[in-house]
Amino acid sequence: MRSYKDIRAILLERITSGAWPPGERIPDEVDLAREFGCTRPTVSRAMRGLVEAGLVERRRKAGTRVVRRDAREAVVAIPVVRAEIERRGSRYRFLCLRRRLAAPPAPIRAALGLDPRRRALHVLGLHLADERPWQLEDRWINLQTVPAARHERFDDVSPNEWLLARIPYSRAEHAFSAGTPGEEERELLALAPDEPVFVIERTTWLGADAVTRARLSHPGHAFRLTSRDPLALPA
Amino acid sequence: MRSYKDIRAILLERITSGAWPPGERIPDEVDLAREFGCTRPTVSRAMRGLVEAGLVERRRKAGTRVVRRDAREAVVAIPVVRAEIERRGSRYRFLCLRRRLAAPPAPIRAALGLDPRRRALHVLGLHLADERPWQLEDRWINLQTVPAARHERFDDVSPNEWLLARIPYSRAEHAFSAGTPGEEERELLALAPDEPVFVIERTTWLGADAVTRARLSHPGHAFRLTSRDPLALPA
DNA sequence: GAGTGGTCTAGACCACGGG
DNA sequence: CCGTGGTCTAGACCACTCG
Repeated sequence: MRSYKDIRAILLERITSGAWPPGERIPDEVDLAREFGCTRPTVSRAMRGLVEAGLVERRRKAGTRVVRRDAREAVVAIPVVRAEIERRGSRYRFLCLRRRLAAPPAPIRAALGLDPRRRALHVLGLHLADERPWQLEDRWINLQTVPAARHERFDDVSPNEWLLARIPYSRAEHAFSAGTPGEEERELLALAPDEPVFVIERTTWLGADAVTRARLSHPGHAFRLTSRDPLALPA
Repeated sequence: MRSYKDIRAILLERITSGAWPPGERIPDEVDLAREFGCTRPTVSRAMRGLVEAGLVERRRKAGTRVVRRDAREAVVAIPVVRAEIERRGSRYRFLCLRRRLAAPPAPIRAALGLDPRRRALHVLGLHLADERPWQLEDRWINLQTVPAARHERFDDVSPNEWLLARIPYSRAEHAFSAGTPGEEERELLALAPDEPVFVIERTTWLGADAVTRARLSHPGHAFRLTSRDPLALPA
């Protein structure tokens, strides 16, 4: 039997080998189904994986073409701090440094879609691995979306975990950058004199409502994000 | 008609709303097919998207469960340098600074899977946007995998683009970090005194053979990678 | 208009793996 | 063992969109 995975593997090989170079139109589903001795939906299914991997583009009537790749994609997994620290065999602790209600600065307000004078919950905390600073979390929480946060102290549980438990499936946008730490940040993270920080900025949405905006910074030495390639198709 | 997308949207809503909390077992395909008035393969297709998005886990006999999420995933698109610069309306230029055959340092050698004394092609080049430094590219190319590179000068075309044109569908691994620039790097990128660099390290494979290892560094201010959320399902 | 992909059905067999 | 998901078929209708 030729399964859709077999077919997909064959098609993939024809693309990666250069037999079907970028820009090339490839045979239509009916022809491929005949070639592989299967029905058209099976070919279609094989194709779907290649579309998702960004290898081919399909349009009705115009057929299927091998994509000319102009960007690489990488899938980055951003672990929950506690899990990452414990996975490394270190002891995790969260230290809440500040917690207040305040009107957020303009960029945050815009990101959270708040009214001008509306207040939000600001939490500053430090994630420690074996009592050494690992991540500084600077977060604003939209109380219109998550009113329950108003009564939460975040002494033991970081807002990160608290929100994850409460709103597990929110949508998020991320940005990664390298930054020069501020005065306080350098102290809190115990940074070496010229050491930069690796910054993850995350805005989280529940449906159309912004939940929270966080700035997560790590000491630059000894922190990196690694990625898997989306070209890896499921076995 | 209830299409698989409608069904997927309904299932997604039940998960994000908390109606089916993390860990919960959800009805099996036969029941859902009955509920939605469609056949089982259609439910199966709807489910597939949720599996790919990482929202549910399925096992035969054990059924389908809502996943307890312990990591966030982000999909980062890493644009080709030239395309990114031109998209911003700037003029692109590549400047080849060094090109030599040499035995790579141990970490590179390991990443490329080379024999101890085997030489590789080392290229150092600068990508300019309107004559301002944008990215420094420090690359080793495995000549066993890409012998044609031996005769390429890389005066006009960056190795990045040259490789992309020649080997469009390689698999890649990435790492992102914040770094302190070296002496030469600071000069070449025209960095401010305390400015860090944002570093992308990429290793590329063609089948089982390593193609190249690149270190791409950007001035820390004014460079960030942004991501889309894989939770966004295709329309 | 007509070619190509997108999707659904009804039914079937298979494969995995929990109980 | 046997429930559950995984996949395939044969056929059909539909929806885009290119020419």
